[in-house]
Amino acid sequence: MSKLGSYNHKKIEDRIYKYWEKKGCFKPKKNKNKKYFSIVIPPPNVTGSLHMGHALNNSIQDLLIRFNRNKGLETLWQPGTDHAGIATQLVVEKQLLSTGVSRKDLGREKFLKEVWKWKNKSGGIITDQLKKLGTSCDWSRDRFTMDEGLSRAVIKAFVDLHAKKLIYKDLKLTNWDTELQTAISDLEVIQKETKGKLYYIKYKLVNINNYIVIATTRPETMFGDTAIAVHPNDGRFSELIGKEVTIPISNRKIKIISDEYADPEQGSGAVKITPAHDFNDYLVGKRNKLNLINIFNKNGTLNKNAPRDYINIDRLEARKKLIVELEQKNYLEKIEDIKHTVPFGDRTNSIIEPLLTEQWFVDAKKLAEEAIKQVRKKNTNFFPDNWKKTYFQWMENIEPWCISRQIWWGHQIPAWYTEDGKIIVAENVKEAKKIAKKKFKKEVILTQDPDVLDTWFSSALWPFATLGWPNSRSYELKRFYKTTVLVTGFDIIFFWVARMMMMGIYFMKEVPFEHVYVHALVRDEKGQKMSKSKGNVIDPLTIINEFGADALRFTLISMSSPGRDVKLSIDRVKGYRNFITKIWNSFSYCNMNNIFKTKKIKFKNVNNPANQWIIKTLNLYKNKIEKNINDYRFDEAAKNIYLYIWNYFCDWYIEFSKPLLNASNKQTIEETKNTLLYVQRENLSILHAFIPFVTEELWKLNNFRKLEKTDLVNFNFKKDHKLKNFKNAKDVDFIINFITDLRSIKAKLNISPGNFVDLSVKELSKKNQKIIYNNELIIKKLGRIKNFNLHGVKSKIVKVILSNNKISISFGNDVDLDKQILVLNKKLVILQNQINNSKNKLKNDNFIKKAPKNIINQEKDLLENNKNEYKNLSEIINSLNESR
RNA sequence: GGGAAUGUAGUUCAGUGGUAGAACGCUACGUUGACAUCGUAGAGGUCGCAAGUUCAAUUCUUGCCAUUCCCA
Repeated sequence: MSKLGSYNHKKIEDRIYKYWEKKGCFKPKKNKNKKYFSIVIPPPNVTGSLHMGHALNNSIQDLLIRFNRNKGLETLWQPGTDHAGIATQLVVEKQLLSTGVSRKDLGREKFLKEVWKWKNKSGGIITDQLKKLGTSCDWSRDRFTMDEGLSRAVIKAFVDLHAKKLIYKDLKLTNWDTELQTAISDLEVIQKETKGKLYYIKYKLVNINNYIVIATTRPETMFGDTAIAVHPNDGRFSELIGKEVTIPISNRKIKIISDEYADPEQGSGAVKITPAHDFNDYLVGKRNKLNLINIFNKNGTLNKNAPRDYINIDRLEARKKLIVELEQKNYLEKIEDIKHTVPFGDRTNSIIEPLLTEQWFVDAKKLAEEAIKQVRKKNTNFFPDNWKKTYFQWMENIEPWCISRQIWWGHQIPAWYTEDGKIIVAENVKEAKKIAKKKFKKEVILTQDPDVLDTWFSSALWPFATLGWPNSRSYELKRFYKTTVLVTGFDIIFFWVARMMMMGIYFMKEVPFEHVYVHALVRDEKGQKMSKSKGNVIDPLTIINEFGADALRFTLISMSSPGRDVKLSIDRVKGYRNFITKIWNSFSYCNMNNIFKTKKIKFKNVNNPANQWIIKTLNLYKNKIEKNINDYRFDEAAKNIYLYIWNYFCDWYIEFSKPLLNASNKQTIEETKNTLLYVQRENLSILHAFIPFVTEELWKLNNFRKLEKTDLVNFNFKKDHKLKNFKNAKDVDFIINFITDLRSIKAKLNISPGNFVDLSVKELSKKNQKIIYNNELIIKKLGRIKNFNLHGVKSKIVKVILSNNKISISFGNDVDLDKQILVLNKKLVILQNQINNSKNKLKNDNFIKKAPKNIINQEKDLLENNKNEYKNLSEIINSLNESR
């Protein structure tokens, strides 16, 4: 007989999470008969901290995991983090530099020790933050892309792919980050629109007293030029093809060639070709068998191939110096301001230079073939379906994937070199030596490739390596692969989805996921991307602290409509916090009425219409919500649960239950108590996946833990309570309409809502009268009605319409009849319009001939109803006029 | 340049070939032993613009305009 007190998330969330974790509630419960449900987490960056994108991503995953766990499936959510090669190395390097030590001072081995130290100390931050959100991952299986098992998988994958020639070493033009001094992949390069200059430079023709002008945005690369190209159809230059020019300053001679790459519309129409420093020029060079002259050192300074004055000067400095010199020597025709796209490194934000280096590549094109096929065959489906277009577009135009990085933190490439440069790929040095001995028939000195693999190479193995691969006997691998769904943002389709698909299919002969659910970006309430520089970042931890993890989760889930960005506003979070409070208070109400004292939920027949109705409504919404979740329509699921709990259960059923619990009939009281108990248990079980903390707490506080002998997190949904009949349930629809209309009319007549009125229902149909008398308690209480007849009533009486029925209602003298007449007249006009509309439609021969019958009947019914209402309304207006 | 998404109430968004929906906000009123983090009642829309298909278009098609994203 007590209230629960007010709800305070701060008091419960951490405590409950610890309880779940300690009890091992998130471990899969082995179950041979049933289907499984599995998700591998997109491993967050070990250097990362929780942002709204993570919060959304993981709220969705946890919703799916908890819902399916409650459904009784064997459920695994595999967690972990990735080692983020470049990012982590940068973090640790920076930390060391603050103490005056550089990476190179330390040497590779000691530096790596430092990185591990950092990882063990600070690498778990995001994991702890995910726990704050309530994520029910099986943390006992927590993995890291640099851990022993994954490292073994990475080596094995590399060796296998190399043996099949799907990994190879090649000298190629690659994206080079001069600050990090490593190659990076296409995806790590960000093309940014930038203000720049277009320099028009004169190249003197050899033996002819004239010059040709070329336009370039990177004049310093002219020291690496090996040709000038003009378009074969460009008449301005046709006479010059085959002639020679001299590169200014360096005075080297190059030829003018014809190639369609030169665009007559661009710049001067003639373009310098620097095959060693530009991807397009590289192709031109290949077509025309041009030399490659590399003019850069690895740190972006010019090398010995540049004129003496320019050697060891950074490329951007060299550009300035060169422009001055060109100007002085009259080689510069003009400079134009332009906007152009410039490649930047996503980690360092420094300008990326195409550089000719030897790197390891994955033959992505080959691996993509099957990955494309599998999606075409619908073995993996995207939600929303549209994202498969993005996937195809990428996969069909895929380039070789550069996987070697010239950094230290990562999986060192399992390749060894003999002193004369022969390559041996093997799982370890012992193996390599064995192979070498066999191959060269003698002991040789081997040195391991110093480079490490791209972090995404290990991430690509994540869906099966975390489950135990290469151990093919692993229970988890057999049970949970392919995983049910990958939940991810669209910006990651290329990074992971594509690469995991390629590797999963290659090594497991089966796609890594059945479904790929792609969610949107979280933006601020104005639709701006959240960024530190804009200062509009909303920190999920701040929100969790203020409103609770449950409120944040519900907000994110309810706003994740397909194909739309999530615009997060604090007001929404506040609204859903209120929703949680509402739920809490509904349990407080039940508690006060001793609902949870019962030892067992048992009731066979439910007779009262209100009780039947709420059970029917519950079943209806439970099914809707399950369908919504299966369809990945989390917004709809959230909307339905909100509607059902607040508008049906709280607003109507709890109000119905008040008079019922005070009924004189003991059976009604018992039945209502049981209904409340049953429905509240179901409510908690449906709500749990959305708002796990508050529901688990209520489960415990209200005795369900004892009643069901399980925690809510591991509770399995029961079958819907099927009543023999719901015959009386539909009476409640009439009751709701009746009460709503009565309240509305009272408001319009200016009768204080608190006033109990008398009204006469004798003009109602027999059927409706019966409903009213059967549910007298409820209707009188909620409608504030004294009597259903007007015998002996002395106050004035008017006729009004309630749910399309005429009734008479008594009122005091303070009623505003004029206002009511005005309102009703307005309605009359609307009705007349609708009537005319229907009449016109029904007069239209084409409509009668072509429209389906049910539509025609519907229209006829509408017309009938409207006519009827019009008649009633007119009568009532007359009656009001008379009463005036 | 290639591709994709989005335009519906003041705001954020659902939805549908046949009567336009929710939440928040707004206005008025507070009445019940769960709840003022609440309740009740209400106002608010040419469904971006134009054409086409159709008996019927907010919904389908095309074009345009606007906003945004991805790739080059």
